[in-house]
Amino acid sequence: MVEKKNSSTEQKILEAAMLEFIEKGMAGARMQEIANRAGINKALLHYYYRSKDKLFGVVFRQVFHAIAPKFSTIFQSEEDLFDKIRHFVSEYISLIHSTPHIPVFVLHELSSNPGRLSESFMDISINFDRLKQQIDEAVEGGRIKPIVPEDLIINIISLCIFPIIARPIIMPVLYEDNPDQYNQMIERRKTQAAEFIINAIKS
Amino acid sequence: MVEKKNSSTEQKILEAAMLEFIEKGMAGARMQEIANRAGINKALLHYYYRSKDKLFGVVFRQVFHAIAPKFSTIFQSEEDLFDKIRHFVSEYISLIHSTPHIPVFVLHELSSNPGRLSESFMDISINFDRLKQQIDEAVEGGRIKPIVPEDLIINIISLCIFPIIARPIIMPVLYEDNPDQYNQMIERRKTQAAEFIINAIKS
DNA sequence: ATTTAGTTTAACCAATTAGTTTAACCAATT
DNA sequence: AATTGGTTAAACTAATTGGTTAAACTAAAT
Repeated sequence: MVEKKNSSTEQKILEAAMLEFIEKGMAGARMQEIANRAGINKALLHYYYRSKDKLFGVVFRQVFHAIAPKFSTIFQSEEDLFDKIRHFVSEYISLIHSTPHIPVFVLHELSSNPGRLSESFMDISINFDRLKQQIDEAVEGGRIKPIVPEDLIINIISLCIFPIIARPIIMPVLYEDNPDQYNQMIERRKTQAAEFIINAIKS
Repeated sequence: MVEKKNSSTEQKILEAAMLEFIEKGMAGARMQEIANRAGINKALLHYYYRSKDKLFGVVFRQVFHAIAPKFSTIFQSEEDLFDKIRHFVSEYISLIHSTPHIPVFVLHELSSNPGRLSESFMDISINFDRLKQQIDEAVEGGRIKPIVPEDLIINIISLCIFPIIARPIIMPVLYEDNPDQYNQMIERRKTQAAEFIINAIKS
């Protein structure tokens, strides 16, 4: 018992639950397995989080928070539009690459459980106002080609997230299952994807 | 009993199973619910497909085939590169938009079941050779900016699929939960996404 | 020394679920 | 009329699983 008893147990449970839920989804996750991963037993698990539902709710919110707020922080900054795109693409690809299963987990749960989880957006303030404004200004100032701000935002995010969540398909199909080649591609994207976007819009 | 008895039962089961599996995933799907959806009873369901595993295998393969081969057919054609991109983007967005849950389903199952399903790629011949060649030629001929063919292919596919699978996030966050606005965006993309890509690469 | 919060062990309950079995039914075939 | 293949209904098995309970143990705090 080197452990300081309780202290981090709640946290250990949460981390174990995150792993299990992200890997197997709500339906596929097992409370026993979460307990195992946390190095505790089932009774204690229920002692901390009364039910699977409750625990899942906490995990989902936490996981969602882990990837969503980055939007605001970078997008609301006062950088130049092009630099902001470069900055965001690089940072966001790094973030997602470090936790590649999260987006699929979130999308799958939202997809198979429409409604119930939509509250999760409520508390998160994803704010694109400054970025939208910047895009509009750049369009009107003739710096970039006409584009609906929302469309550009969607393009940027698509190019960051999809190549990472589609790894199980991309790696075998395009890179003969060679992880190095795949990782090189992701590294490349941190700069290349941004330039791709900028080339697409600059007039 | 207007039905011609057996004949289409196997097909009805398959369709019901597709719905259930795509919606709930392998772990969340229920054999009883599949039987209900097919309008038959559980005994008959097992009579046709011995086990859930077997049924899932058939469904997964079939679902995967439904969205993968389009790659080859369009990408191997002898169209001009830019037209091919326009053609593919429009067709593929339409296809995915008509069955928006499939990509998330596939990615989720591949993600939570690495290995076991990788055989599914085997039989499918996704062939990008002609497209890669075309891109290389266009780069060497100076028609487009230098780019690794694989990178461009990934960009194209990302811009088609992601905006559709991320609908549960995009619609509330960017369009105040208004489906019309969302659908307009998807319609717009059928042409705009292609032009975005072409602008990004043409020199 | 006693209390207390955290923890374990192990048994247990109730519900769900994949899969099986049996008997009967129906419609077309022979 | 008898056979046959598809089908149903319903009961059942066996395993899994979420959740509970009760008793005992441990270490720190009082």
